[in-house]
Amino acid sequence: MPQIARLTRPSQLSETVSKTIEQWIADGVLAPGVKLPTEKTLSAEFGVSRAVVREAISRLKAEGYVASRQGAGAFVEARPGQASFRLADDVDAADPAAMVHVFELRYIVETAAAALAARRHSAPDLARMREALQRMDQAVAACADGAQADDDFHVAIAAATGNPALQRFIRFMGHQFFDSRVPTWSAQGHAAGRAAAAQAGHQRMFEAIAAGDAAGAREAARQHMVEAARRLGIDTKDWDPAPQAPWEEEALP
Amino acid sequence: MPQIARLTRPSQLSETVSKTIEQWIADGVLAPGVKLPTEKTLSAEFGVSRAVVREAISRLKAEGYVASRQGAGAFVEARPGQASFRLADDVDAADPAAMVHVFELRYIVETAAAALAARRHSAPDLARMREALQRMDQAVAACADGAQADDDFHVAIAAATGNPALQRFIRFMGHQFFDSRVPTWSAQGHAAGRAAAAQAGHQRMFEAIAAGDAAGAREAARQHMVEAARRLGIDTKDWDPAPQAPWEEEALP
DNA sequence: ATTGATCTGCTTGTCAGACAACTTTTGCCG
DNA sequence: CGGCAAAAGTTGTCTGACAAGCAGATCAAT
Repeated sequence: MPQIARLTRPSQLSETVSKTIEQWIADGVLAPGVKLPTEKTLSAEFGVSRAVVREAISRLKAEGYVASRQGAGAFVEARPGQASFRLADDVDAADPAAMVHVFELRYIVETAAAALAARRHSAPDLARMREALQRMDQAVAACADGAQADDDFHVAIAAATGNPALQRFIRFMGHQFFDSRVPTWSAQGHAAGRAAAAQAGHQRMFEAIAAGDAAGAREAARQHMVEAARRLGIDTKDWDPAPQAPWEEEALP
Repeated sequence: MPQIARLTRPSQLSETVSKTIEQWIADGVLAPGVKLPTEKTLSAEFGVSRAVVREAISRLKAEGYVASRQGAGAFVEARPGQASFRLADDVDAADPAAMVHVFELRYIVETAAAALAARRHSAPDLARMREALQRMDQAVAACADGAQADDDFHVAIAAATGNPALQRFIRFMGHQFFDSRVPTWSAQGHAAGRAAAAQAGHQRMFEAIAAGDAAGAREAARQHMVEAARRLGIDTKDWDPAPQAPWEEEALP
């Protein structure tokens, strides 16, 4: 049963408070290093209990906006909000334009990872990719769901770069688009040949990586990502102005 | 007075609880969609008050591990922990190897951003870059601190891509290395010519971007990042374009 | 018997007050 | 003036309570 998206945000008191304080910090009303008003003051000001204020501050602490010291107070961090990167706001909005931007970011790191994987892969890395490829082959043959294997394949490439930070970021970006892989591996996707087409792209990527061909791996990844973008209805010509002479390569007139 | 880094984590009760539950989720003890034990149960199990449990769960909610519904309970998210990306663990560790990985990720997005900026920049974007460049020029001439202008320059390039997600990510990555810009703009940095060298790199990037030369902008950014990496003692041999079969773009001269 | 509404227990959200642990300021005394 | 102890203030934790909302059980009606 499909989950109904809640249109109206439930009025969470603590969320209201934390968002307000977050705005204060963003607007510079509360500069880095400055001490926040006391919990008692805030609770009086917002007209809520101290528990709500504590919950709001707890959220701000988790997101790296503030830090609190017992007995002293809560202070704005030196680089507020820079402890973690989140694009939930972009994706949750379901704004097509925002999704284009996020997908472009994914495109950038995926293509770079393919090139690095071609240079640095080890035998076990290749084995992981091959195993994921085979599972997708089986899914294509059986018209089954290969979304998980698809995900695993991209993660295996990221792992082959030997860069855990890059690997974690690609995994992060991939999860943002996990739902978008459904149309590819659905019954309609199989019927329309989308699954087979995606698999062909994966095969090209794998061969280039296995051959140590960094440029080829990047190009194969680029094509694969462009196809995926088109399946999502993303207008790729805006970021791919030269279909014949690809992409970011040569200088424009 | 310099702040002493606290070596021993102060025993935060709520942090202990949240870390434990986070581990449960990571280990699969609590699978996605599963309902957490009730707050009353948890508080009894951990031997703490319900307020502490609520604070711990509040943190888990902020980090996207769980979501709670009033009257029903708290449930593990479908993709726990994938709401935000953080590499604080890597950087905080001050592990040189980890920093190499993070810097490589920054290298990937910065070079891509330079190429995109060359294609998409507007006049105001160029003005912002030019303004930051001038401030750095003044800093070089006066042997002053140009770290902020340096940061602003890179952010201006990111803004010129017209991709807010990419912009935010570059800003995020840049802040991770804000401290690393100190040796460039310190007195020793000026004396050793590091500030002037960095500024020359910025100038090359700006000219290529202003000319709409995507490949040139990418290459200038690559060189700039390689120099910065070398100053940090990072091995960049995999970043160099391959002599015969160049890295991504077209044949280099 | 199935369906529908209602009821009851349970869980989270919020409130209030209190004490403990700790920090900062104040004020006294040498 | 300097050092030290008391005091005031702040966050961390505990306790108890009630409101708001949910899920399953109960029960009535067709």
